[in-house]
Amino acid sequence: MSEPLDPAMFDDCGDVLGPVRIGDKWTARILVCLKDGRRRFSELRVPLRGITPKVLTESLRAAERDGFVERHAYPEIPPRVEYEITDLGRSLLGVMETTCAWTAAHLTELIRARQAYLDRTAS
Amino acid sequence: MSEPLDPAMFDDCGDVLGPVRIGDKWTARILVCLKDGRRRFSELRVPLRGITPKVLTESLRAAERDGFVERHAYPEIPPRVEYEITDLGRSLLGVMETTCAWTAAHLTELIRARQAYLDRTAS
DNA sequence: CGGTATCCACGGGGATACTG
DNA sequence: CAGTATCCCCGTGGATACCG
Repeated sequence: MSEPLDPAMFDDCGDVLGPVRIGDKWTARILVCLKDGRRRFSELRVPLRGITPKVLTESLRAAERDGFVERHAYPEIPPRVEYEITDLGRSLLGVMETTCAWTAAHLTELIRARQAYLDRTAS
Repeated sequence: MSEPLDPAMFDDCGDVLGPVRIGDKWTARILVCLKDGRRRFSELRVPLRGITPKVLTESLRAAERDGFVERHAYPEIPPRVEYEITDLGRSLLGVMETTCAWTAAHLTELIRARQAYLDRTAS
């Protein structure tokens, strides 16, 4: 971690896998919703205000595929499905919260930078 | 940082600013290229294999706008422009390297998760 | 040298409606 | 309840050509 001088290191760490859907809109939010326990499909839709079932399914499938969540389906009627965060997912969530915390900690700097840029380019 | 229970925390930390272009394809790579000193436009194009001038300009402008890089233009002929990482940009780079390191550290887990998913869904 | 100008491809994501 | 099925929008980013 001390010699990462090649920008190619961000190519999914060497193109070993395809894209990992970490920086997308929903993965982080889903992991947050799961951090305190299992949640059902419909339960997830509440805090994830505005997400459509199609997009939620896509996001959950991708997270399941990469091992961030586990899907538990109970063949009842009506059907019941619960999603659970894995250790890997919890570990990833920690990294994501760090990034989020960075933004929060530097909000005023970001705002000032944007204003300064506007002032500079207003000419 | 211990009570981030609302997934809305990822909405750019509250929609105070517009999108901050942190998770895009080029910002991290650019900051890596600048970490050891100022670089000129054409110098950046070398390690950033394949980037077109248009996209490099867009990315640099966004990074400048958010205060991650500084642009130093010298009105000579032929023109010379140097880009320099700021303290804020260096701080962000640290976070990005952490995320990258996480992926590297969990590569085998990711690969195994994908294979397991394929095996499960092959039915 | 350090960009602009145009055009275009693609994938994430949203809206709406329907189903086992 | 837990999804599918369609259709569509838009932003990132790539290709190519041109300019002061």
